Amino acid sequence: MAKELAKTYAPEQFEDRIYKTWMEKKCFHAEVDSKKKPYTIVIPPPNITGQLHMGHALDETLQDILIRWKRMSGYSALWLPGTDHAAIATEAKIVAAMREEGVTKEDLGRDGFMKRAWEWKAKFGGRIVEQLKKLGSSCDWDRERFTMDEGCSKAVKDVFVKYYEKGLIYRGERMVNWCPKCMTTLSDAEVEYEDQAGHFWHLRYKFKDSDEYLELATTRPETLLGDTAVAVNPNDERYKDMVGKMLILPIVHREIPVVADDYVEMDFGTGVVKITPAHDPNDFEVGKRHDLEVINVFTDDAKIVADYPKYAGMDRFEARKAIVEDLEAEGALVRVEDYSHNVGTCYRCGTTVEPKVSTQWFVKMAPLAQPAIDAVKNGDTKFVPERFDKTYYHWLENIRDWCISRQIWWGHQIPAFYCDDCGEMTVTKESACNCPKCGKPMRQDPDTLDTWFSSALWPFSTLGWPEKTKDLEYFYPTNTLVTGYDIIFFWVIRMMFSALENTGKVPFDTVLIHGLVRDAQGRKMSKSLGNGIDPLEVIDQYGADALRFMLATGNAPGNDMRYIDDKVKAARNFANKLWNASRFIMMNLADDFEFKGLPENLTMEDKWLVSKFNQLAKEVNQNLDAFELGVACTKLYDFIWDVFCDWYIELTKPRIQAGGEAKETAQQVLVWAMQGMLKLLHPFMPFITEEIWQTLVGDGSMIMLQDYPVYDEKLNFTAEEQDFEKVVAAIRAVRNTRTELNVPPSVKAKICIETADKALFEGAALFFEKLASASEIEVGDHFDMPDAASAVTHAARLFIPMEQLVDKEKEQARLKKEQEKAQKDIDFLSKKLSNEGFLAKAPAQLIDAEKAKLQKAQEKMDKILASIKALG
RNA sequence: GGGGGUUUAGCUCAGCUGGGAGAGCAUCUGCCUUACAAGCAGAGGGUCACAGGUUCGAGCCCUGUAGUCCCCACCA
Repeated sequence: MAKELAKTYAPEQFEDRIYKTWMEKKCFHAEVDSKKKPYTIVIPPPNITGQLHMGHALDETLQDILIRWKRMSGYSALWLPGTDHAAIATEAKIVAAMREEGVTKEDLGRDGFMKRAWEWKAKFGGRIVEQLKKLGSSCDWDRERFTMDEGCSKAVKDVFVKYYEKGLIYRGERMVNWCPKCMTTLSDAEVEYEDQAGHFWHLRYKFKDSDEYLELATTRPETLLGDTAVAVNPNDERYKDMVGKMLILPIVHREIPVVADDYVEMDFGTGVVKITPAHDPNDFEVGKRHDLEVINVFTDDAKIVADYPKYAGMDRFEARKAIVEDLEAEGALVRVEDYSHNVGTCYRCGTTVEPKVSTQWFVKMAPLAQPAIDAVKNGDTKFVPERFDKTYYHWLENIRDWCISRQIWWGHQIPAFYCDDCGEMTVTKESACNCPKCGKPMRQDPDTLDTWFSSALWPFSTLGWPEKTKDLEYFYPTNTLVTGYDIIFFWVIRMMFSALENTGKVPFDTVLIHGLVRDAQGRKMSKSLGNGIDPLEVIDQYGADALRFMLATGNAPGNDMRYIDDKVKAARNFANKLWNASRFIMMNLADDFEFKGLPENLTMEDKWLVSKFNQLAKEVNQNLDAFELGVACTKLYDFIWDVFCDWYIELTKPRIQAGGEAKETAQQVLVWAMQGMLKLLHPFMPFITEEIWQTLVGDGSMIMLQDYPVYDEKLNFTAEEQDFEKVVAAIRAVRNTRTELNVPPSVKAKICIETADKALFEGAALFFEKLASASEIEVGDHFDMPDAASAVTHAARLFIPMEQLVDKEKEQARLKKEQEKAQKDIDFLSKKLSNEGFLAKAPAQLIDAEKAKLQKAQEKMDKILASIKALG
């Protein structure tokens, strides 16, 4: 039966079907296999709240390329998938959904809420997973994990208890970042700073026993309610005498002292700072040094507390307005100045973060950070591109203790228990316990852990840790982590120190960093701008392969890229090209065609192709090895389109038309090359390559399980390849000449080839007829054809006698141009080769190559001059 | 205030360890050549931001300058 593919490339007709087949045949499943080397990637787990966006698409594409390549290269390749519970983000979504129904968290209670949250997870958590499948991701879905599943939760508890026992986790009262909207603490990494236009309010604080006052400025007048001092620099002559005196706080009319502290910069403003220990991290430190009272003026949702009846219940910004008005009324406001300053905002909801003093759980970072720094310094883990190690070091070297407790319910509840009776605290892996002192039941800490605490364990918790599983032993440490530079802080560093502390090994040997996918104008894709491109819509329109290829092509590691529709279109056109090339091959195959492998009796053009393919296989492997995925893409594109489709297929047409043994050999080579190209391309474009493979090979085999092509010395035909390049160059030259002389392809003409390589060109006669519009070919040592146009290469002069006489002037001019070009070449090369420094220091190989080039250039020049002379 | 990226054809971007500048799109000229007009054959277009330096040789390495983007940082 003749093999057939649909006439046009229509990915929507087979992508889903192929994915299903892969799943049914368990092609993605990896097993511990002592005969193979392991290769492991753990997916950066997308949030269960997530919708697939371009960032995911890029991330998954890169991972899938690597894992498919390694799988085909004989590794037991595991790509371990899963999702993240995304504590704050998910809880916010669930609460919002509940609000629609008029239900609050408090209505449901903790257990009721958790039940609902799990239901929500079951309903929506799978959506992102299904979307990953549309991309062709070859994850081992049998091993899909979730950061809150049993195993991961056990790992979290284990680590928490262990850290606590080692003194790496402690509970204490600190200044933390508080999001008044999410109503929880945030880690330093979760605060995003942005420049905001604000004001500088210049205020007067009067002295208690005089009419004198101190002037100071603040960006947050509402915190004045909590001021417990005013500070000046101890070396500031202006204020030396005032230290220790008492001021009257405006509005509140409380007495506060003037203190001296190095923190105050003399040169900035008036050199006087109001101190609000409860609401500013620096002031908190100053307060500690001077034993100042900490007066909290905000509720958890950032409204003024009841202690100030006039403002009670106002939110921060309302209160600011009201207080400024009252300050003015009281004569304490000097002036207002526009001022732009850095404001911390919640990375989830964008609300201005409120510094707040509270008792929280922290991870002590200093002892954990050092081994993580060392591991990259000594090369156990390396970043690609390397420059990101600077970011990594800088962050770890300046890291502060990590606040890990969150005041939300969706997450891993902190395994600490308190005895309300005697105040005892216990940290334990047990899910409930009685007080070791008084025996009463204990109450578990209501807080949950930062979502990144569990993601930090992802590379090993998903492989069974803390159990000593076979998987862990075989697949761990993992190999490549692929992620965007925007989450190095959140995730990569935390995996690094968590892995080193808990497993004694780095979690992965390489971190492949990619950039952001921006919109066509280079803006970040965002919901508020509404400029996001939905990968699923792109897949619908152009197919997943086109999207993947576009994302992988021309994207250098670590750099941002723009999403441009034309680029996807180009990738789709490439897929279409491949599709049609395979159709061409198949439509010529007889019903009983049997692929026997690469034939022995290869022609010169076959060897040319095979040799080039062999080189391609070598380079693609090298590029993948070096994580130069974009470069590999370009090479595949160029080979398939230019070398194979534009040249080789055209070269086989005469043989295919001729039939017989010539046709048979050509077909064997065509099929061999197509199979090779499909295999090389498969990691990048898995669907189309699988579809063509199954149609072309038709024995039920899967391309994704074939061996990846590698360089093979036996396929190296350098000499023949170079010889045939002479033919290719000659055909190009003829086409060029004809075009310049405005000869349409329909006008056929005889070509007389004057060359020393007579056998070569005689053997290539058919190609000139097919590809250079030749009516007939004559090869000889010399032709005297003053009336013919001539095309010149270094290896041949090709005369094209026309029906009508060639315009001699035009032809002269054309040849003159050629002569100038050739002369430039000769000048350049001979100058280089007469440079003693070059001859003395350049590698011999290069010198030989340059000599050969000069030789060729001179040969070409001789032929051009001969043609000019012949024209008269 | 530190740190980093980036600056290459009209546009979007590649360019591997330094050895005569590339692709896609766009433009121009011819072609429906029975795989593909989502195509074929050609063409034009770049002092690789600028100034120095190292080198026989620099888009690539070093120094500085400028534009642009990002990250980090407790100056109220």
